[in-house]
Amino acid sequence: MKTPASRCCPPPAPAKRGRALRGPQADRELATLAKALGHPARVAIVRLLIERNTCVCGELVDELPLAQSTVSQHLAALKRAGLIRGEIDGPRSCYCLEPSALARLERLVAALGGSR
Amino acid sequence: MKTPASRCCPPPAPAKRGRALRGPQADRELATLAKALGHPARVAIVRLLIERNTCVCGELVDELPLAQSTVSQHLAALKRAGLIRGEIDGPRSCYCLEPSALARLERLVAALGGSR
DNA sequence: CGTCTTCATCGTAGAACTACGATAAGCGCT
DNA sequence: AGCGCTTATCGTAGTTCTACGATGAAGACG
Repeated sequence: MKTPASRCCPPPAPAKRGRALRGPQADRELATLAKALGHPARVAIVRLLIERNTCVCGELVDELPLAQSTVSQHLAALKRAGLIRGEIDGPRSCYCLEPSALARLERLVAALGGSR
Repeated sequence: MKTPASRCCPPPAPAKRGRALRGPQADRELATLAKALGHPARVAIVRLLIERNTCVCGELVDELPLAQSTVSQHLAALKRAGLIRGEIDGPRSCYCLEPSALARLERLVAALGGSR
């Protein structure tokens, strides 16, 4: 149950640059990240990827009430937004969270509310 | 710069119930809130509403490169998601943030990343 | 009472999203 | 080589989003 990041795609955290938390650039970035989470299935996927990191698409399909191709599409959407990262590891693909992206989203949202 | 919530729509914070931070219910809630922020124009609107609370649609239209009807639609979308609140105050409508919703979103995102 | 301003709503067109089945590509196994 | 398993991609239908102009409702003002 530990599965401590396993040997899959646990890159050593690429280090986050101190990008701006306000301004049009930040607005677009926040919108992109928020849009990626703007679907229950994708939220569920992210949560599943967090719980057991090192996940395979197939296991995800078992959990979700969606066809395999649809899950693959949602994964591609999350990947496009930079929220997850995937490696094609032989026959099975391995997806895992991009923690820095989630942290970035958290910070952007906090900056929104915190500036009031 | 103080503009302490003014006399517009500053309801005394309806008090947030301690709703769940995980589970399908929370997933749907997070998706709804995130989707509402999933468009740059809406992020900009929220930011503008934060900066100067007690805002009118017209002022927003001046800031954004969008038609008045489009801005009104985005405002309606934000309202549907519970992120903002609007009062029809005579000829001009008054929109302002629903701080508890933003706080809720912040907490939901934090719960996602924090559980890793 | 008319007119103006301020927004919301309606109608519409084009783009994007969501979901599915079917199909292809890559690898392991016998 | 051939087969099976796993995932991505393609094609497609139905829905939703996004944006606009036009129209309508409600108070302010002369």
